[in-house]
Amino acid sequence: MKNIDKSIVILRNFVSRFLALDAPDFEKLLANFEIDEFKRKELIVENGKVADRMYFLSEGFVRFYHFKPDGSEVTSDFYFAPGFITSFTSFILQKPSIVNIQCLEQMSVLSISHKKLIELYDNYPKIERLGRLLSEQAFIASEKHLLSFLNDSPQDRYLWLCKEYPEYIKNIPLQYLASYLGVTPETLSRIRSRTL
Amino acid sequence: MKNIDKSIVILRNFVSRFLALDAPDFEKLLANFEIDEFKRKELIVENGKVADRMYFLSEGFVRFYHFKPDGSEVTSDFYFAPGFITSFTSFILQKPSIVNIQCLEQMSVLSISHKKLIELYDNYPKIERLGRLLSEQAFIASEKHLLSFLNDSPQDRYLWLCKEYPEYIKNIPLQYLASYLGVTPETLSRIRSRTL
DNA sequence: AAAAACACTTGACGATAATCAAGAAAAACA
DNA sequence: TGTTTTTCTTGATTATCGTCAAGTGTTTTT
Repeated sequence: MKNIDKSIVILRNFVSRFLALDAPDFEKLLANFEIDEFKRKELIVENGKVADRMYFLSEGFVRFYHFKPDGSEVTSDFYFAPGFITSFTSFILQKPSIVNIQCLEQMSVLSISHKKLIELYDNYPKIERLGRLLSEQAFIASEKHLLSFLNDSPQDRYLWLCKEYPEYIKNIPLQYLASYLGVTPETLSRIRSRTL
Repeated sequence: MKNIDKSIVILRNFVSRFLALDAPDFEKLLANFEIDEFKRKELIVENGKVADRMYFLSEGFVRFYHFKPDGSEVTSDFYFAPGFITSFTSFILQKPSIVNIQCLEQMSVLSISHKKLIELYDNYPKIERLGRLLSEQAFIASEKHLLSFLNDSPQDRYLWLCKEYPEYIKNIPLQYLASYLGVTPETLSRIRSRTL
């Protein structure tokens, strides 16, 4: 089974979590996707450029990061397959992206252009519904992320990550994790030694 | 001009920012709205109950808050008219809400039930498109909120609020603002005295 | 394999904010 | 209007985290 076929199966499964797309509609959707290969550390979306594609991550995981005015790097999110990713703000507004999205391992990724997606929205109400449902889910995830910041200490959030994604934590450099948790690498190192 | 008429004009204007709804479609939308009066400090959405209505705020402003496991209250957001508000997570999933939404002044508010909105989505693709666009905007706002946390100090965020919404800041009790900024009331008081 | 670059840990110190506590100012109420 | 309650300010103390710096361990490069 080829890479792209595996990805398509995962995409079909993912979509079916949200709504029942009949075969012709799914084919219409699929016909507009391309497959791309990304290497470890390569950027899927780059700061300063318009994110003109929506990506479907069927495997692997990515890191969202950006630079503060003072030049320091901030990891704002990790995303684990499967799911759609891009710089949504850039994609929706078609304005230059603030964030970078970086692959944390080699992976093949499906993607569709903004133009093609808008055409699909115009012609296939079911696909527009999928867009609405995915946007709603993206909002829910974002709100959850925000609440975890407001409610939980860096230590709580670290322990949660360890429990939820143990296989990934091992592969994420501590400095990225620290930034994601909103502390310095030194502080995270101390959290680790405390909670061993 | 009656209160409800003013609200409808504001709603029509607001919707037209996102897409052109022709008169019959707008009438279909409007036919499903009710108008409610809320007093200062009254709750529009209550923790523990399912948010089964979407509200359109044509005037005034509201506070989002919830309680941490330790019992302390956290103000997670303020929202200023015009716009649609509800506990989106609760509304979308039709599960009990974590957050409370509290009116900060007396106001009349339009609202539509979850059931009616879903019916409109099923029957009017343009209204479903409006739903998609509003969800996208809600996501963008949420991401912006998250980034302001990651990038800016409480002092920066306070000064930004003062610049952006000076007329409201005056009316928001300091303790709510402090919690929103993620600091204690004492610290915000000191920020204020520093930056006068 | 040696050298260099990078990632992580640990300690000392200083900055910042939380906590505790008291009092002043403002708002709500009788 | 005077009283009570709530909100805000200010000071002293404590705890936490960031910064700086040194040193260890690990990976990458030549």
